[in-house]
Amino acid sequence: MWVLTEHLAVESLTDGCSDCAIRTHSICAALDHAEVETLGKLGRRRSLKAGEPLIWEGDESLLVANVVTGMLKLVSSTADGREQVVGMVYPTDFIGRPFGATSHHSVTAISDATVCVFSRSDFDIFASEHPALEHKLLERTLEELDRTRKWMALLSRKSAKEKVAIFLLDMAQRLPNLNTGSVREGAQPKFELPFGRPVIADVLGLSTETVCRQLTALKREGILEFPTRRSIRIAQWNMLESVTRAE
Amino acid sequence: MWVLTEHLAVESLTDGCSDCAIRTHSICAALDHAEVETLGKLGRRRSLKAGEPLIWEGDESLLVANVVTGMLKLVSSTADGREQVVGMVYPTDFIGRPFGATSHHSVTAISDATVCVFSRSDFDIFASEHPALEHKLLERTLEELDRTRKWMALLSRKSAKEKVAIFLLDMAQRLPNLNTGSVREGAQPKFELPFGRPVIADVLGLSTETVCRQLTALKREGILEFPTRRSIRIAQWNMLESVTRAE
DNA sequence: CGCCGATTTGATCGTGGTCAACAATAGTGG
DNA sequence: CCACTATTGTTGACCACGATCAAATCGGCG
Repeated sequence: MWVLTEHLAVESLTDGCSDCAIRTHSICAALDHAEVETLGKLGRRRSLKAGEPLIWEGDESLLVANVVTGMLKLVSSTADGREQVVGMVYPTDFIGRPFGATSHHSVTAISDATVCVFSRSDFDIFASEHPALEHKLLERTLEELDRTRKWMALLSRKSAKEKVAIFLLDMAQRLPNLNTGSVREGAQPKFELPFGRPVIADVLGLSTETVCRQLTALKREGILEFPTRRSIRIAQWNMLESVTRAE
Repeated sequence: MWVLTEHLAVESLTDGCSDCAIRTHSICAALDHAEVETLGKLGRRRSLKAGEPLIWEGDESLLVANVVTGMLKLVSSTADGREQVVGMVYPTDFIGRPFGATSHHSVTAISDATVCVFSRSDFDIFASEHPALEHKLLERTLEELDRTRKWMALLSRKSAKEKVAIFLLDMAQRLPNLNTGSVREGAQPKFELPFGRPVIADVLGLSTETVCRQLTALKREGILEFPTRRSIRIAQWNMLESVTRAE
């Protein structure tokens, strides 16, 4: 399993937050040194293996967290059991539902991951006393809402092929820089997927088979290459981008 | 056209906010009397006719607003022109994108509506000086994010029939109480739609024809009745609820 | 080399979109 | 009040996309 920024995987919070990899990219950036230390005392590091759940849908909202390394998915299930991934969580992202009674979706690791966990009530109180933190959280929540709405339009209006293309471009831009936060400069034409086809299907609201067919179609067209199962090389970036906007 | 809480449609902000219909249900509830008056001086009332746009997708984010009466839709378009409704806005809801450069979706009235508009920069500054307001806004944004994610699961996983059923139940619970905010007690079995089939289709990510077919199907099954085009009677509430969870 | 899970390919089917015709309603002016 | 028109809603025929089920193939690992 490919671990993102693995050199920090065993770091403990008792070491303090000042050398935290995401210190300046998470919501903690809103706090000064002393405040971060105070908040740090309320939290603890937790490691998750790929597939391990952190929060269950419908449970009382007991914890919130910052993602330090790895990726997680948010899943919402309809009343009759069908599920849909409603969000992907990257390092520096904030997880959980402050100020709320229950979690409306589950949170599960899709690669090995490390998170910095707080009890929700502790966090709520701390946040209320630190408007700058709440402001940062508000900004992030607004951004997340924008992203979620865009994704929603994608899910309901894009064809399978477009979805796959968009997913790959997204991944290619996000993955190489995961350890440094949300920076997305020049794209890497080759990258390793931290998970398999079923997860892609899950995220895009497609079946595994359909994802496969689209991937092989893109390979046949010379747009993609697969050196190994988990690695993807984007041979024709521009072509892939044009697939994005209808066929 | 059916105007929600029409008695306030011409109220002017120069009358002050103290008798505003949504004074205690919007984010303004976080403010005390003096603060509300200060904020009120920054805003102005604006009436919108059904179909009239308030904010264009991609535009610089210049204004934010509270919805006083009526309903609006948020629309996100994909790069190639296809559109999807990504949110419905009810009275007391907050519109717009504070602290952000651009609007990521358009906002358009789907019934006649009244909104209380602020310049985004004015609002940003005022909000920064009033943590209680920001806190309220954060709570609302978190709720909206939860709702949006639920809706996302619905859009990608539910069948046409289920979507229509869910939409009607939602409407039936929200509509009768629109003027009093988000209260949703006992459901009214009959109500008037403030818009036509095309808008329903739009919201559910379906074609008008499909919405029609599902509605007539539900009529044939004795679950619904249509006294007029715009009014809907839910003859079998329980039946409709069970349609909601697969067929 | 042989096994197991992940991926790929193939065949079939159902849902919902599209295009086209038709019906019903709401407006409009005589 | 009644044509007449424009708009909105309804129905039908057909088709494409993607789901599903089943089978084949690949790749990693003992």
